[in-house]
Amino acid sequence: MPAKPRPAAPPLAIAPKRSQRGPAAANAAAPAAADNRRADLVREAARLFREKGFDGTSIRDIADAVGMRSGSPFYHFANKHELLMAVMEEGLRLGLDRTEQALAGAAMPAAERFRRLVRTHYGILHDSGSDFIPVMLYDWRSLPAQYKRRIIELKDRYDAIWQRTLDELHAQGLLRADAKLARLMILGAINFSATWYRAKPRSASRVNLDELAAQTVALVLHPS
Amino acid sequence: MPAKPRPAAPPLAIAPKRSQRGPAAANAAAPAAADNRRADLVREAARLFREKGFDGTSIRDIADAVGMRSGSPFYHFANKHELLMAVMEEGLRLGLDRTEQALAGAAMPAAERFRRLVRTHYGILHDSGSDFIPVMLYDWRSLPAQYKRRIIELKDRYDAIWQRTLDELHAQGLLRADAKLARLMILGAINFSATWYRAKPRSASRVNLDELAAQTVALVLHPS
DNA sequence: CCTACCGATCGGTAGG
DNA sequence: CCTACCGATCGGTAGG
Repeated sequence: MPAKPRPAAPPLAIAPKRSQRGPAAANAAAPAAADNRRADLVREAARLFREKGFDGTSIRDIADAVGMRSGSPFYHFANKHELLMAVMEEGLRLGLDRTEQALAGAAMPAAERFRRLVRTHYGILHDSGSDFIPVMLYDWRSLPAQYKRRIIELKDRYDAIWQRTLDELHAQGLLRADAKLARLMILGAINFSATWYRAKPRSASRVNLDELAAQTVALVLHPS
Repeated sequence: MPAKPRPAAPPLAIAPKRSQRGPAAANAAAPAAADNRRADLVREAARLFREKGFDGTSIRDIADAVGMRSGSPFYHFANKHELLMAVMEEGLRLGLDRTEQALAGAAMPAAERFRRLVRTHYGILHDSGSDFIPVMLYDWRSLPAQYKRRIIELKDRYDAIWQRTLDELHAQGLLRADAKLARLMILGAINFSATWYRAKPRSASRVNLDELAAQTVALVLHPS
């Protein structure tokens, strides 16, 4: 899914709907208040979208969750789909940040970078408050095509980080499958844990994310 | 997700809504006509649910697709959720049949059984007309709890077939992860192809299902 | 399986 | 960000 960037895309946040007295104007002087309300909407939307799906969640549900009236979210977002995009965008930005941090510092063997990528991705899916990426995985088809382009740009950056490490592992003989397909399969294996993994352990034998990551590495990495 | 079987569940089909002159009565004499209409609904529902999601598809969409009026699907199904369950049930029954056939015949090494399980599962997801299981994967959360039990019974049977083979591979040292987690991860890797694999190749380099299955086996099976 | 319909809910808007 | 609202659509039903 190649990205076709639109001209002059805002660098960070989604452009808020321009009203007569939108939060955009207030941002310059007091960014905290308005941005917090917007962030509240994105966070609660993510939680509800993950739980009930994009089409199964109404704007009223989201407004209720943040203590607004039903029409008020449209002061921050032009429509429901832009709120969905904001959720996905937030997830990818947080994910990219966490992943870059996990790999920062001294150079390390590709196998160790891989271990960190796997562990970080599990965290992105399952740490508390991490509903953004699961929403992207579940509700991708609900995002209109013009919004997809923007998200794909970020997703391509994330995939590229993984691909570099997998290419190396393949060259070293530690990965016995085509490196591009390996990326799709390994990320698929991890992503699918969104459907079965529960952070709150219901039994003592429940595996934690460290163990889960170690098992994933053991599954696909062939000893040299 | 352990199954807690309800007593006296019907052996095969979902019980149709009992109306004054329901298709259930007609079935005894002329099963073909009524069953075909029901099967039409299930097939078109699967196609639309996969494309637009359960909540994104209206009963009117489905009725249109089979040439009925908007109220008529409720002659065959008590409500929209029972139609969703029928889609998932159909998928698991077809999947179980295909899988049992793929393993039938003379005994074979566990690695060969594994190869066939992987290849068959890709077919279940991507062969033409195979929309049932992807709907189960995507829209599981839309299924009410009381309907889930029924589907979980079938899903447990499918998982058990996989688990037997993976346990053997693990005992032989061909699988270097906990066998139960390996099942979740491997099926996850394959299932996730529902989000990126397209059967119609758009480029000559597009991999086919045989190659995809071979790459999956190569990724996780360690040479003895 | 169709006709005709219902109450509920939805995304979204005008005006302040 | 609230009030008050709109047209559209939804799942589902009564009666034949």
